[in-house]
Amino acid sequence: MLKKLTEEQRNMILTCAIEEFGEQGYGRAKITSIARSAGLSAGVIYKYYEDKEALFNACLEHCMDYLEDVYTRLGSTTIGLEDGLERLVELAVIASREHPEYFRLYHQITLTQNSEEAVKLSSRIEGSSSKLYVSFLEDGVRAGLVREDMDPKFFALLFDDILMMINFSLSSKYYEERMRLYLGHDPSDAELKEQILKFVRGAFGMGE
Amino acid sequence: MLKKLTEEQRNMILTCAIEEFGEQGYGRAKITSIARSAGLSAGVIYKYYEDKEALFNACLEHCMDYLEDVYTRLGSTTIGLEDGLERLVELAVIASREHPEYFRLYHQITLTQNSEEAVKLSSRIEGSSSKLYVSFLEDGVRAGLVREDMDPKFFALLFDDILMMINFSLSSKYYEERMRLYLGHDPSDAELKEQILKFVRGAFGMGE
Amino acid sequence: MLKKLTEEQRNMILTCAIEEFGEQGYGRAKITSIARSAGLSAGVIYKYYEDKEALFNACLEHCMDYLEDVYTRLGSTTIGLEDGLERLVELAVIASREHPEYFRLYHQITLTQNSEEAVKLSSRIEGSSSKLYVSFLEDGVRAGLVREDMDPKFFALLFDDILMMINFSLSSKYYEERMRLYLGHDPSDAELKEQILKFVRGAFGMGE
Amino acid sequence: MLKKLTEEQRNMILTCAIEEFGEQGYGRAKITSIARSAGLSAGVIYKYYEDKEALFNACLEHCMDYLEDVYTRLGSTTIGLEDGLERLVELAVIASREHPEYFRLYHQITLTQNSEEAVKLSSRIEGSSSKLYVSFLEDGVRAGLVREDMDPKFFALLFDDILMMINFSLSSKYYEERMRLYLGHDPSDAELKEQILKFVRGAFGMGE
DNA sequence: AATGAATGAGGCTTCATTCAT
DNA sequence: TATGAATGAAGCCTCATTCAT
Repeated sequence: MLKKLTEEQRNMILTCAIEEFGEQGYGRAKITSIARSAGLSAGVIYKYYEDKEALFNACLEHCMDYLEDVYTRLGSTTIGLEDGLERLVELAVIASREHPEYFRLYHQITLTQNSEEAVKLSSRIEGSSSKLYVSFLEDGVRAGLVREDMDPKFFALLFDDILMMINFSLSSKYYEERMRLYLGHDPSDAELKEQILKFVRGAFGMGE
Repeated sequence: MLKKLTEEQRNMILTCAIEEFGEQGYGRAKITSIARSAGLSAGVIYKYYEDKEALFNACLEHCMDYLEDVYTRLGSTTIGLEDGLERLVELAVIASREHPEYFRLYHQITLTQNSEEAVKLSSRIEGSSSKLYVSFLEDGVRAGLVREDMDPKFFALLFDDILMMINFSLSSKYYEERMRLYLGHDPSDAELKEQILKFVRGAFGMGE
Repeated sequence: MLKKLTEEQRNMILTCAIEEFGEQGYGRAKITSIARSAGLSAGVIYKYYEDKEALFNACLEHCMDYLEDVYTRLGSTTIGLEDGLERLVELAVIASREHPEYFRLYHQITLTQNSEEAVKLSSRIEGSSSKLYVSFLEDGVRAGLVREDMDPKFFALLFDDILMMINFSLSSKYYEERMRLYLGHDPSDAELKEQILKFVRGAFGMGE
Repeated sequence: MLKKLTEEQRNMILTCAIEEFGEQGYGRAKITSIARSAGLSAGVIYKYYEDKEALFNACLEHCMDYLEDVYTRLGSTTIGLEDGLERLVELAVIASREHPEYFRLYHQITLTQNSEEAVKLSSRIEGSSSKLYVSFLEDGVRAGLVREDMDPKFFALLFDDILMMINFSLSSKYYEERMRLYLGHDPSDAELKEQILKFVRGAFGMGE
């Protein structure tokens, strides 16, 4: 003990904090719990973060960075609607599997009713994905790839709704259980992807 | 002041508690706050509820009752797929408008990672709606009203995903803002219903 | 326990806080210590005072009220210089005996280097006594009762210096010990008064 | 960085500690603050001082040494009452101007109610000055230079009271403000000396 | 031998819960 | 029986002190 924190330990703080905040919510999360999980003393957290709120915001920031990264990577590639759709669903599944705890935290902020900070940070991620989806669909309409009577904005929203529910279904015990209830079993990633695509393609009016 | 609580006052406790828990989350919610909102003393709450947790569970129970009621009412009616679909979307919108606070609370429990209680309660509500949706679609397949290559269970789940997101979008500030971001405006109930139905019918392969 | 605080208990908080702050200084004083001395729980203090600082300020206020009261009572009486002098010295001794803890607290704030609050409160008490003393001496000069070559303002200050040192000498262990060191014994109140008056009358040039 | 502390750096610790303790009081003073002011690390302080208390005591010791030095130097000179008086007042002013921080710290210990250490240390300084002043006055009485009806011990105490208040008035914000309140302006050193001497000479019954 | 970050005891403060009225 | 103030456990945070570098 009393050794300088390694890079790994610093990351550990954030990792454990994301886990704790995501599971307990801000109010129930305990700084001491986070420190214990990270194998550190409570005091050291205050060397890196002003206070509990600042730590929480850093967690958000970290998750947002990740999400933004995931979707930005996709957006930058020139890619057709068909492939894009598939890739997006795939990404939603992969990301949820890789970092379910990020989505748990994300889930938390969606029900914060008053944090300026949360709203600001999140509009960042929603902003970029919304533009991406809408333009995908608008292009699709122009190219005659999707039904032309759709409202691209609205359909983009509903498509994102589906993606969000995938995220939650793969990261929260509640939604996991719910999925099991519907399906009667735990779906494989391939199954998930296949069915979702089938559903969405149908919605978008994309021929089989 | 020393009169027994009226029925109305008892309901007030629950109403205010649902509001508080839904807005603040369990950890940040304060018993005294709830009591004050209800125009009662903090002490009296403990006459009716063992502790904070018990009050929270009672709130859940109350919301579940409501949700169950909404969907049960629909399920009991013999109704066709086409009308059923429309009615369900309509119900999702109406219920969200009528009791957004119930959905905020519902939203809260979906991210509780460890409460046995929560899982139990929720499997109740999800259980009944899942059966309803699945049988709707199975009937539809049999009747040739929907694409026959769908997995009714999976599609039922995705349909419910959409409904849940409607609930959240109409009850949480975060999702409200997100919807505004996508659409550029606040949609009317009619618009909501129309677009969602168009999306879902497409997904189900129901001819226009 | 759990009985509503009596008037006496409320006063007890202030009394014990004045004692603690006066003995330990703000930084070392502990809320829990104060509560324990008062026979109360720590929490209840926060029902009456915003925080530690507010409690401290209330203590100051209380002491200032007392001091102001003591000197105001004197100032309001029409009284000659000779009698006034005697009365003031007497008051300094009596007040110090009656509430040494007030003077200990007073002593504390005189070395606070940065509290706006402290400076404001104290200018109150110093302001009224300074006016009183100066006018006493100015009247004395006009009436030829004291040496006419004095600067009344300066001599008033030095007179108040003496009074303050009496206060401290009778309320602080340190000054008490110092007095014993000088005198070789603990002086009676009468002796104190007599010697101080002799000293001051000499300084003012008042014939025996 | 890993060189042994220079003499100058060691003094710096003490200097900065005296400043901090004098301004903040023991309880609010921070070791890290002191270290930062001294341009050193917090850790090194513990190489030279057992703990915070020990550092505080060393500060006291340092101040006492200085004060003792000032008065001892005077006491060792053979000097008459008249000149001695003037010199003492002068010294009080000069010392206060030179090291106001020492007097701030000194002021701090006078209200410590329980430190054996403090009492012991201080009895040292008070002891030497008290002997000096008393013998001055006793000589004066014998020589017929001062009123013979005075109690030299008592008058010595009151004289020292005046000197202490000068020290405080020139080193503490509170007393500075108080002086300004009385006088309406900031006195020059010459004015201070002149008025105090006039006051004291009068008290001692020394002909003009 | 000094550094400066980590430790962790302990103080301030909040709020779920109790209970005298 | 409801009240609402008091209790006190427990969480946040600070800072004296330690120790790996």
